[in-house]
Parts: sequence; C-alpha cells; structure tokens
Amino acid sequence: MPELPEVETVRLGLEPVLVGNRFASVEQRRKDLRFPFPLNFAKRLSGRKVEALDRRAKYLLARLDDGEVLVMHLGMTGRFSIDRANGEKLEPGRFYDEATIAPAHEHVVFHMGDGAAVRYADARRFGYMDLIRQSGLNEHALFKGLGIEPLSEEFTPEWLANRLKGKATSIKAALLDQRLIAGLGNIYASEALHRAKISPYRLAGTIPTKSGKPMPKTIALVKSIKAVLGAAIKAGGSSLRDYRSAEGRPGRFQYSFKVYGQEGKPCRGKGCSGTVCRIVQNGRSTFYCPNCQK
DNA sequence: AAGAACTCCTGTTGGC
DNA sequence: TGCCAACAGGAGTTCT
Repeated sequence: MPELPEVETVRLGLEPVLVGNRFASVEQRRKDLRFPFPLNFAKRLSGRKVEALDRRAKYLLARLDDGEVLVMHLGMTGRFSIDRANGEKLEPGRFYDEATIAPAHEHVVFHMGDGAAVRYADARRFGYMDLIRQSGLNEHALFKGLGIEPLSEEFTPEWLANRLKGKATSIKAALLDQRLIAGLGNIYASEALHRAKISPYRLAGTIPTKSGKPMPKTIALVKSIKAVLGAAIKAGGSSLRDYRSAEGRPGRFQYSFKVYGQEGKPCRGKGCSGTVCRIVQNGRSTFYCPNCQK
C-alpha cells in the first residue's frame, strides 16, 4: 500500500522517536510476517541504539550501533503507531472515526529506552522485517537488483531512455518494476503517466529516444515522476483506508489525485474534456484519460 | 530471459 | 439484511 511518499512520511515520523534512542526490549508476537523473522530478532535488537533511519525504495532502514540494519517493509497494510514517552497516545485513526487497530494485527512492539513504544500492525502481513549486516546490505537479495531512486539526480531522461529501450512491456508495468525505478507504486505510476500525457498502454520501448537523445515524452515522464512524488511527500503522502503518518495524521495527497480512483469523473487535465477510465494491466488497476494520454 | 500469471493474507465494498 | 465476488497502495515465485 504505501509507496515511496508514504514510506518517506513514515520515516520522518519515526525518525525523532528512534534515532539516538535504544531498544529496551522488543515484543515479537508471531514468528513471521510475509517471511519468518530473522533468528533471535527481539534479542538481537535489545540494547541496540539506532544511529540513523534511512529509506531505500519502499524500505525503512534503521542503522544500529552494532553494524546491523533493521530492514522494514510495510507491504500493503503495514502501519506504525507511536506511544510517546510522556504517556500521550497517538493512535492511528485518532483524527478519524475509524476503529483503532485490532490487537490481533499488532505484531511487533518496540519498547524504547526513553519509554516510548513503537507499534507495528499489519492486517495482511505482506510486510516484513529483517536484520542485515550494514556491510553486505547492497549485495543482499532484497537490495541487489533494486532500481534507481526516482528523486535522485541520477534519475534523468537520458537514464530512463536508455533503460526503456527495447522493452516490450507496457510503460505502466515498467514503472511498477522495482528493478527499474524503485519506489513507484500503483497510485503514483498512474498519476505520473497522466501528468506526462502518456497512455499506460504504450509499450515502454516506444517512448525513449531518437538518435540518442531522449524524446519529449521521456523528458516529461521523468519530470512528472519527480513532481508527483515530491508533491506527495510535501502533502504527507496519500491516505486511503489503511495509511496514516506515524503520528496518526492523515496524508493529504489523495485530494490531489487527477486519475487514481477517479473512474467516470471528468479529466482534470488542463483543457481536457475526457473522462477517466479504469483498466486492468497485469492484474492491477490503472486509471487514465484516453483523451489526453497518448 | 523477459513478461505475465499466480500467490501470500485479511478486510471492505458493491451488487443482487 | 445476507451472501459473495471483486478489489485493495506489494512483490517473490513460478509459469510460458
């Protein structure tokens, strides 16, 4: 569920609670999420200090003082909540009429040295956690094939044109491929294609280059991806059903969706009179405007 | 080898 | 109201 902007928002919320703090104890309430927890997970975390909390693609990386990295992925329904040390409970859904998280879905509780508790709940359990040595992180199976960070300076039209060349899959499917661009998901792929006025059906290989130079569509796509992700982070991510920022405040970017979830509504593209359609590609919904996306 | 289908799991929603 | 199929922000594994 959470894509790059949501994970980044969670990172910003967790950072002041985790960084510089120690794990006093960790409750691990089941042996696995999507994958088994690593051996002696809770024990290995106990007493460790968090030196930094980073993000890579949709992964959160808590760098520990013993050279290990606590790797966390939220899957589709993973969410964190924080009980502050001063006793204040910041429950997800606090600003909503939604029920609180069912206790059965709360799988991990990190008790911090300063008295704060960081809770991880995940109804579908598509999320996962692992402990990996910092020195081998980039060679680890989870990270080895991971693609470029779309907000990095290295992500340029030249780079994208080069990587899309010869691809026979749809551009929508290509944008979801984490080995290519790491962090885009189903919402922002649709939104970026709409901003760039590119049909999700277009074969990725037909977008890129002419005589070695990126075509306008490639330039527009890179610009759109960066813009939509940047704006979403600024808005604190998108809140649909499950996602809340770590403080429990909802994201606001859902109000800026131009196509995602907007089936049947008029296209909000400038000067476009089209209607937003929902189609299915590779088993996933794509929203787009057939009138302005070519 | 690339691309697509299948799979994991639980909860919500919409149609009849 | 009840039931049931469809769908949900991900991505590793298994097929073709």
